[in-house]
Amino acid sequence: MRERKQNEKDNKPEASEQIQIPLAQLIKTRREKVRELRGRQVNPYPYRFELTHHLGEILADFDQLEKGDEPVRVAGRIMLKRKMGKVFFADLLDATERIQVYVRKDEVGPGLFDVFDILDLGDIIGCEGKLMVTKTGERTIRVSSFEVLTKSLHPLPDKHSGLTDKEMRYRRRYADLIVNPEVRETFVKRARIIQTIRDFLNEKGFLEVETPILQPLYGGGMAQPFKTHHEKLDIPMYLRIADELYLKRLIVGGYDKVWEFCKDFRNEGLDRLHYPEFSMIELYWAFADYRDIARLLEELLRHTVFTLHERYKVTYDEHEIDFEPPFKWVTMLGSIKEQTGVDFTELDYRQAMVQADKLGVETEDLLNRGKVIEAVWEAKVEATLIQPTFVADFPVEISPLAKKHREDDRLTERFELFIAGQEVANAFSELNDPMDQLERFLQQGKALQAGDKEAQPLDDDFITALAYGMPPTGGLGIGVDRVVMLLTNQHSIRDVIFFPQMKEMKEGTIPVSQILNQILEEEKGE
RNA sequence: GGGGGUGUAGCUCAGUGGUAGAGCAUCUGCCUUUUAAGCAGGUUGUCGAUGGUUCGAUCCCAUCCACCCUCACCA
Repeated sequence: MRERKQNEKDNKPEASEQIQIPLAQLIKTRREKVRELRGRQVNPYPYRFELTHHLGEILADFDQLEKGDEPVRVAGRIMLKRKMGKVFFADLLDATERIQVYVRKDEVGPGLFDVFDILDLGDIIGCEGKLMVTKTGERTIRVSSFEVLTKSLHPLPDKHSGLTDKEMRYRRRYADLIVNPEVRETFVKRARIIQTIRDFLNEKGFLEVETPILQPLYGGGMAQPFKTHHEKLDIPMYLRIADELYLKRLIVGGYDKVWEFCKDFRNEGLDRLHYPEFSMIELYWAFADYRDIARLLEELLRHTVFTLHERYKVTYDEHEIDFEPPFKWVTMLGSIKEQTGVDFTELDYRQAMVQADKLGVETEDLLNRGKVIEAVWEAKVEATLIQPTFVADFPVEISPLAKKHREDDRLTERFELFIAGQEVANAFSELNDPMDQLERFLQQGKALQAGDKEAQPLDDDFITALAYGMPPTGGLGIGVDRVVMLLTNQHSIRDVIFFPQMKEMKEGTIPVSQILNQILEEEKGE
């Protein structure tokens, strides 16, 4: 596979078959230690270890535990190691915290002491010992005995500067997590946010459900889908772009409050706010309208922010975002008028195009009045919305699943919530008139034919469901990744997703498995 | 897709038209309360890939690859 040029002038003629990079040497040295441990009857990969505390619990309750004089049993990864003759100091890192351990030859015995000497940064050990405080005041576990729990073969990033290369941090998130505590913290917060929302909705009587990810027909949003194929059924299938149409079927079925935590997929561009696989929370609430949904969403966010930060203000970028309800409520047309002085309310398609043009908005490919208004709004208003703001009453053409506005049938009862210039949620009074819904689908069909790749196909079964009768319903979709970004002060969606998709590694990188395989071959040859 | 940037040791980074350097890590010593421990000594590189220019390229040029930022479309 890898070709290697034979150079006649190479003064290391024997070396051509060998991987000569220093990483291979480092790994070989570590592998030798595995063999040495085994020689000393120490299993480098044992099965379990009984612990009494997380390191975080020890630090939180140190004084009490120190007085108690009971030994603690902890496990963690060696992050730092300092030898001082017949004594070691090492830093141990577990899922919660980092703490210093102190190993004395006269306490663990010469045999174990030598084992500790062999250990590398990155190795995982279990320790038993009592607590102490050093001269300089550092809280420390004085180790009476320890066990090797896992020998690490690959060296850790630099003990001080850590791992900063973004590419490596994404490709090897595990290494990022080991050395960057703030990354661990971000993902803990992500989990807490989702848990808080789940508890909140459960408390409010919403039923958590699961609907198909793999669908014969996509719908519920404006986006291009991922397309795949089911071999046995021999039919095309799509990864869902939204859950909407299935959740509404459940409302038809008689549930009155349902929600789903969903991964959705959209085959579109990637940037700091968009990622092809993203998380949403969708909920549907029968007998409610979009105003009710707005109040629910305010409460949900207020509660989530407070649970996480114990206050309602969150720092994001240079902004202080205030999540104390009520959030500002503006209409799309009203906010455009406020920002540009132009009132689009009574303008038809052609007039709107003219005005958009005057405002310097790119109007190519804008196929209808609604798209023009949306484009103007995005260009002129969106970025200005820093504090939580509901933007309401979207044009009907761009809202094919939302009910027409009770006071203006060119609009729909729909809002999106904007925070820090980013959309974080989208909600409607759901369209439940099957005739109207059918007409909207037909219009979307025309748009599809006219080249709008995001227009939605007709879903006959969904129309059928509506024909059975769906009660008046309010629906909501929350962009989970964006909420997490806002509440953790992260600026790229990749920083709140554990394993962002990457293309194949750059050329010239030797796979670790190849190095290990070479060692394996060598060991077999012995 | 357009524009800008980056790619050198396991990690963090310097650097040069004459085949490369620091700190950390690693290896060998010394050291029983250290703090990125210290001290002494040693090892370590397809300078992202492929072509071109050149007596000679890691450096200049071209193409490609990966990643980041940004603009356009979508959450």
